[in-house]
Amino acid sequence: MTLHELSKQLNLSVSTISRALSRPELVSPETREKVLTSAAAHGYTPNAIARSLKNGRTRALGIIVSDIQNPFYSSVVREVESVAASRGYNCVICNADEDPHREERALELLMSLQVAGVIHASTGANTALLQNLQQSGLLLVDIDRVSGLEDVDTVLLDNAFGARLAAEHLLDLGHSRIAVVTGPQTLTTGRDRLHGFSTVLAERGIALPPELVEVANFREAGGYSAVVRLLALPERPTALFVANNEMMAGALSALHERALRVPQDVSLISFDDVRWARYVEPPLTVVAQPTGQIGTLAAELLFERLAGRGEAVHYVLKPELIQRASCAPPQLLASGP
Amino acid sequence: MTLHELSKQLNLSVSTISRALSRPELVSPETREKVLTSAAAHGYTPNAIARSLKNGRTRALGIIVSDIQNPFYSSVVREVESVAASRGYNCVICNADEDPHREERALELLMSLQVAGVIHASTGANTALLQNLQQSGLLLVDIDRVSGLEDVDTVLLDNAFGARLAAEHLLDLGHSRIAVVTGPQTLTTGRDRLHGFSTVLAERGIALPPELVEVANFREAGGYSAVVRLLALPERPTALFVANNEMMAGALSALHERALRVPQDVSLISFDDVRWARYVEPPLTVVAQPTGQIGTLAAELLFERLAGRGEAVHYVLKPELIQRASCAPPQLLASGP
DNA sequence: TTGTATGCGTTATCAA
DNA sequence: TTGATAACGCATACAA
Repeated sequence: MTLHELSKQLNLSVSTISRALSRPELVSPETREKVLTSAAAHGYTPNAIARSLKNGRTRALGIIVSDIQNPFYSSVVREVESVAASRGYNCVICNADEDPHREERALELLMSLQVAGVIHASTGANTALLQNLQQSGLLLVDIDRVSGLEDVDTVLLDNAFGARLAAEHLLDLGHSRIAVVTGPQTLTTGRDRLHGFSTVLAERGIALPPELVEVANFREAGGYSAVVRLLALPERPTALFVANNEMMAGALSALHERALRVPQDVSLISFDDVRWARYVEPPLTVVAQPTGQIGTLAAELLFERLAGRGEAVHYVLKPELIQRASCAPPQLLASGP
Repeated sequence: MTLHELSKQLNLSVSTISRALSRPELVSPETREKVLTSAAAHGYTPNAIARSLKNGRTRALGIIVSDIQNPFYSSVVREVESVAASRGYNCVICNADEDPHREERALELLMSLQVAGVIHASTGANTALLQNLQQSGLLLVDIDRVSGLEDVDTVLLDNAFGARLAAEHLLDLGHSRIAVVTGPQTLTTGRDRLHGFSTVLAERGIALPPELVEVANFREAGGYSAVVRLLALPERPTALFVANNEMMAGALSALHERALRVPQDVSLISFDDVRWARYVEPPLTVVAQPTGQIGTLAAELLFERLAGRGEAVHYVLKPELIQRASCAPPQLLASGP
């Protein structure tokens, strides 16, 4: 059902129909009535494609998450949606699945859908493409990971600080043989969490030999294999720092399989206070991100830009340490196979 | 950058540019070369809005999930995306957040975006609206919950069978005072899981008094309050059947708060074998859905329809019981506050 | 091989 | 208050 068809049925011009629907006050009460009932009866839904071709904008926001299975992003999405809904905007979500190629396709899709803007967690997409899209008028807000773009609003975490929190906790407990499982070094989160961690170790004079550093992919399977390798080392680490919750799930698998006890055999600390972190055995000590805040700020930043703000705004949020039961002092006899 | 602008730069007509880009073989090698390099240089991205206004279709699928925080849906989404990607389709995801109103808006958005079809988990949206959209040519596949539409493909679970699995397991263990936390009775999943469960109890001559039935909303908070009420009963149930994983998370909270031991004080069984179910203490006995299959089948069904199949196809998948450690025989002295 | 003209469904501008 | 008409960017039938 189109405006045109409706106009024939009612013997009115398309413009009248269009007006009756979008700006009812500009049309006589009788016509308005007629049009509205007829439109409802025929189940007319305006073709937003045509509409946005006309005004070059949709009342929709895009969100690109790196991994839809990661509960961290689900929380962010919910907050973004709630801000968007309060302004009458819809959200469409795309999943990059930690694949820069998929991310690029999602970006292009959202661009072509003419969304008002996109909230974007990079997985490493080509910066040149991003720049092109930006120049073509796509409004972006980077969250969680920086994309390399200039002049975009960003809502990031102080990853180095979070890593410091984790490192100091482990060090204070007396660990000295500590392994880290981090994410891709192409991502700021992967880099900063590793670098922040190793900096603290260096400050305290604790070595972090290469065999104790695993660079995985921020996913469950990657975390699993990384921890399997770490546990097979001749001299097993007494503590593990895992750079996100997905890899932590994999770490838990590996530990269970080998019937290793936490924290008696290995202490465990990771990023992200996801829901299940407190229910697992033992409850996990984590570095928690303010996920709700990230989503809210990102959405508000986007709307401010839409409203005309010119200069970029950057937030860097502080994570906090939540101590539960997965970290304890090392047991001296526990090292070695 | 538009075709028109490009055409001025190159002194060629828009149609030539268009052809060079979309059907290069119809254009002379030199022009093709010129156009392609210039397009790349200017970062031209075709406006898919205009494109789909023209052909009335987008190479994109829509997915409406009831609750993006529910890992069950994340798994389904991933499978759908992988089938879609293999056919060169993108996916846009919308979150209804268990709110029929939000679902309706998502439906309209996807309709207006001219997606090729949508995979749809109902939260109870108005059937009349759905019918309208369907008549306007929107292709739908119902998953998980039936929407009430005729002539749509469906991929559902045999919920009654799953509930039976759970009930029989608890009954075989010797429980007779069993409580159930189910979802909205407007949803087939909420109804069938309750009904299937109570049927088995009736068959075995076990009473299910109204105070032992909590109808919640399939979300963590709802599950929490429901279990709080159940645990405050003068005669506490010895076992709990929880109809999905989100409410199970809430149930776990309530139990932890009251320092109740599982399964010694209360046995626990729920739907959905989410990832964390095996890591919590104790590992959860669950009724597992074949989530991967659901997504794959739904996507394939959609593509078959797109390819012209006329009649609707309906799948009903069988869940299975996964026994872990959260169910045990009731302890006789454990009842009463 | 290339260009011209038309239409997709809407909205905005201008007249009537 | 209403109607005719021209865009929006692209794709195609048709003409050159």
